Amino acid sequence: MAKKGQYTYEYPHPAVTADCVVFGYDGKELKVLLIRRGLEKEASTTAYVGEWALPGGFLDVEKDRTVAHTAARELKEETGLKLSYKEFKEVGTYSDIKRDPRERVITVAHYALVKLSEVQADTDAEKAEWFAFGDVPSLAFDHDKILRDAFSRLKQNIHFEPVGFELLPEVFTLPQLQNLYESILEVKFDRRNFANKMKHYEILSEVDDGTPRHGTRTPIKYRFDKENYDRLKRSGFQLEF
Amino acid sequence: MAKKGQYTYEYPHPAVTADCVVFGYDGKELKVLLIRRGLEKEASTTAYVGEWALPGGFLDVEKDRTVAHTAARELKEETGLKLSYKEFKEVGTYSDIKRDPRERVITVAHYALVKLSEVQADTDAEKAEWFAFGDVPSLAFDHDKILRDAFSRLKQNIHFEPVGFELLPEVFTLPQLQNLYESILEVKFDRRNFANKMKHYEILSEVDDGTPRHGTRTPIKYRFDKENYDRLKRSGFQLEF
DNA sequence: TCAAAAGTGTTCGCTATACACCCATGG
DNA sequence: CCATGGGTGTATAGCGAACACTTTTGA
Repeated sequence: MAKKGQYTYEYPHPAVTADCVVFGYDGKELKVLLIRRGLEKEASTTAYVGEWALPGGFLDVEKDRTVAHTAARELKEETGLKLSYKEFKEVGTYSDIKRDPRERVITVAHYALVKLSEVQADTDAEKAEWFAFGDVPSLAFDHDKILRDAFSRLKQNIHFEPVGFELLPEVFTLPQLQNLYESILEVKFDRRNFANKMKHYEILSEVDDGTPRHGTRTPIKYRFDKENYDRLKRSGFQLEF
Repeated sequence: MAKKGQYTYEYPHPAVTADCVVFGYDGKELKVLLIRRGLEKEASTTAYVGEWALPGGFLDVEKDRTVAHTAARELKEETGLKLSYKEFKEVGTYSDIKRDPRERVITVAHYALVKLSEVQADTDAEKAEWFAFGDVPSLAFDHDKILRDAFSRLKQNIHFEPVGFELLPEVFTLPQLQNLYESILEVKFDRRNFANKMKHYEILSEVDDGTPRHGTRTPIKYRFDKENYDRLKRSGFQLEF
């Protein structure tokens, strides 16, 4: 960040932050990454000390190319998770005049999807913790609302984006995929219809991992067929669920 | 706005603006309200002088409750159009480090829908002008991109919001409504299917304006049935087109 | 008088949904 | 051995899409 000092303007300026809602999935539940505020931060962060909050922080006016870059940088600093700025999807701007008790702060909220199994090791357990979406405690600032909004944005985007494939490991089973869709959309699907529809889209390819599968008790493993998916998407299709 | 003076911070702060894409409909084409930049503005507005741009301006850190309030205030000041902050729907945040040549400026773009017939008289023709969406000239800053994004947001939201009824006059005809949907979605519909679907939703009520209508050449006039629409929406429905 | 605009109803095909049985494993 | 989990196919109903003719007015 720019050096601490004196920065003067003719009119008052707000501070701008980027916040991140990082969703993961452990095969059973949707999870969110939270940090505990103010444990080892500079003096400027004195509000809501000790409370849980979304990772995020101030825009570096001189270095951050966009607020998505701010989100990526702060996420890395605060949780150890290293994501590209491209993985952040904007949720919205939160600008209420009283949302931060210290000074006027406007935040741009983003969400990102990660493969929990692949990143869990990277998250710095000292500072950050994964919470089941249903068990998230009350958060600092207006982060409760931001979290709710991010979730409903995710719920909408599931029709247009390969959400399932960004959250699941490379290789997954149909029941896992279905369970994920059910968690996000908060509904239940018929097993057979779900399988039929997925099959019909031709975006899954079976993975042969050697295990003979004479029974049906061990589910079939699949991999996401990105090529077919992209083709489908280019042709103006959307996943109907 | 706050008095001009000296406002000092420990870290650099960006300026924040709100921009407005105001859509109208004249019965034939989608229209957008633009202003010509810098004709009678204060010194700080010296970029892109004389070019066309979206209405918008700086957040008043001390007075604007949210950036939507900024949008409403600036729209009023720049074009004479008086809309409530609630009528602005957020499009997104534009924060590229080089998007404004003067200093770091982050803008939050919004769009709003107006009944052109009812507001055209309020727009200050000295400063602002309505352009057909297809004939919009090249705009200042990244406003070209903002305009495109606002349009595609509108295109998506048409499925969830009574877009047609916010853009048309109180009383309108089926062909007008269809034409509007076709303009926004950039497709053509079958006249009969469109009528059937609309009828089926039961959100139109016929308006009897006295004219006897023996022929079929003069279209039937309708009014939007907000009550039924709200009921439909509460029941988790969406308009499929 | 002819072209253009608007109203109206039916058929067909597809897709979403509902639904039952079998097999294998693990407790 | 039984409960649980997972794989598979079919039949039906409802909805979206295609489609033609008649009337009137204005040029």
